[in-house]
Amino acid sequence: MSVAGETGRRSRIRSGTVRIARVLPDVSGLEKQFDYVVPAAMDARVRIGSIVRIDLAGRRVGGWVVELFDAGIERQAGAPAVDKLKPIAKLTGLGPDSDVVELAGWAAHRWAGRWRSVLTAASPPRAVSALGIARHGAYDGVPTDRHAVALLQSGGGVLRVTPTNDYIDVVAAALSIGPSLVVTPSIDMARRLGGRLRGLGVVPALAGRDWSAAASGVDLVIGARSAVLATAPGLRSIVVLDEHDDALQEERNPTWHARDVAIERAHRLGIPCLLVSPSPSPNAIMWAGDRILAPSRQEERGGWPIVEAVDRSAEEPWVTSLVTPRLIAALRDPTKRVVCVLNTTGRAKRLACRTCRQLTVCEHCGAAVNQRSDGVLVCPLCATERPIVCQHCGAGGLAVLRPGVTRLREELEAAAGRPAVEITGATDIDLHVDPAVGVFVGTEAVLHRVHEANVVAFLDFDSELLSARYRAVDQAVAMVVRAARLVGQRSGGGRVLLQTRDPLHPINDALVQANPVSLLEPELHTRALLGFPPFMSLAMISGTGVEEFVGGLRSDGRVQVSGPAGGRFLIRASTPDELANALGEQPRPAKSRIRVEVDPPRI
DNA sequence: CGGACAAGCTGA
DNA sequence: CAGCTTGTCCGG
Repeated sequence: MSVAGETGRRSRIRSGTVRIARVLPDVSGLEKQFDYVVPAAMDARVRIGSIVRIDLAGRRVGGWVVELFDAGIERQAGAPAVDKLKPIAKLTGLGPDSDVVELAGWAAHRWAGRWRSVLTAASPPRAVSALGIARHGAYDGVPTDRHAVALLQSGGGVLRVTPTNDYIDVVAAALSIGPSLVVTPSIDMARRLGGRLRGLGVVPALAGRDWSAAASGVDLVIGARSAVLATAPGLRSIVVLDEHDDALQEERNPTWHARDVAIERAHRLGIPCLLVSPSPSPNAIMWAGDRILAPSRQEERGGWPIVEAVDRSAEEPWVTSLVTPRLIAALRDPTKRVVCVLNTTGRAKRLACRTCRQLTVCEHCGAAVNQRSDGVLVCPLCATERPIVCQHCGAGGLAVLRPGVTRLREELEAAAGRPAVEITGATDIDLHVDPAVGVFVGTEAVLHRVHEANVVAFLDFDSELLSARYRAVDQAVAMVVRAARLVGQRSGGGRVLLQTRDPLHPINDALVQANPVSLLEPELHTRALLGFPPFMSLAMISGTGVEEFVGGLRSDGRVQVSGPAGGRFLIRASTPDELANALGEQPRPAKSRIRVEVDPPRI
């Protein structure tokens, strides 16, 4: 069964033959493999996934061994004769095992990107020359999450939980059947969970940092999205926690999603995959079919904080203060820590000319224009579109006006009668929050920086509800799930305020009822109608030479093409495989620089 | 990617 | 036509 044993046997049978390694160089822009002779001295240690250094075109570069074979078998066309091959210059160390090398290749194809990018994520951060011995702990806790156990025993599926579930019992359930690979949206969460389980006697390894411990064998390999590519022997399950979270998708190309890689990997290994979330994605639901288990309505309600939709629709339209009487009441209570979120996701609400400082307004009705996600300026009142040019001086440079968090902070401080702290993306992450400070304000990032609160208030939740992004619903719910985690369950007084002009909006209603799953069915319906994932696979294509490339795809007939809109085409196919094959087989026109985004995180 | 080399352009 | 830029091809 062991790889070492098999290669040993093979080299004995064909003693005297030379082994050839096919190497993928770690050089950007070079998606080609080259053959090298494995020097006898390193023959026993070179295997698929090994990280080596090779001489290529006069320089020495790193790379991965992606195939190994004996000299004498037929090789790819154009390859030089065996006696012309150079030897591998150096064996740097261990790399991903052959299963992971293949899985990385699958992901690169599935998301129309480079094998190299995925292999980099699967490789140790520093050279690893040898593995240690496997370490397993004495943890033998009886799993208490019955739903998790049931799903793991029946081959995996979707586990719905409440947002205040700490996931200890879920991971313990997985560990009860053997070593597990657990993927979380953030390293921070992985570290905290790993630490708590170590306290219970589990031997954990943090994917990436503890690469060699994971590859040697431990109870639990845990980490952020690239953990799904960890080399880890003897896995009996793969668990994805907070499956709905966007951070599970790589933001650079290829934009592989850890959820989908986890599903594929578990399938290849024949082990259960468990997707866990308070608000599972449509993709997860469609994958699971009837393998979905959820808490009772009563349990679910109890696991959420109190969510209040604070009605702003009665405000005079010209009064746009985000500090409502309901919020003031919360701010005035000196025993409550209050976190205020001013969502500025999406494009700027207001723009001004960089040159003449005039506010950019609609030429028909004079309202301040919005910028749509495709960049075009649109009047929110009369829908007139205009180019990104100042109407006063003709300059093309427009500046986004500061969303006014600073003024808002002063306003909140005045209302609260105590200090308020502004937290921005640039705020030092190790910020030692003064325990005396009870009021925080910032963009969505504030939810990642502050870990405990009594009240979270979304000052302008409508900006989420009205967002045109196709995943707006998921993203709005994900933010409230995060907020729920900061404030805790309703029984402990946890409270979330959604300030809105539309308190009966289905999203607000679902959150107030602690029942986000009620949004799923209409969302699935919409996506089916619009041909969005998980019903269709999507790719967004742009760059120089797209027209010719897309023309080729059109005549290919396997995919649907729409666009261009803003220089970008949307390509649809009924399955990820069909999409990947069509994209992979379509030749790139000469001199083109085409950007392909499969499953684009935003459209 | 980065080097080699060929084809195309410029100026004396 | 040397000297330079730009484009294309190739690497084991």
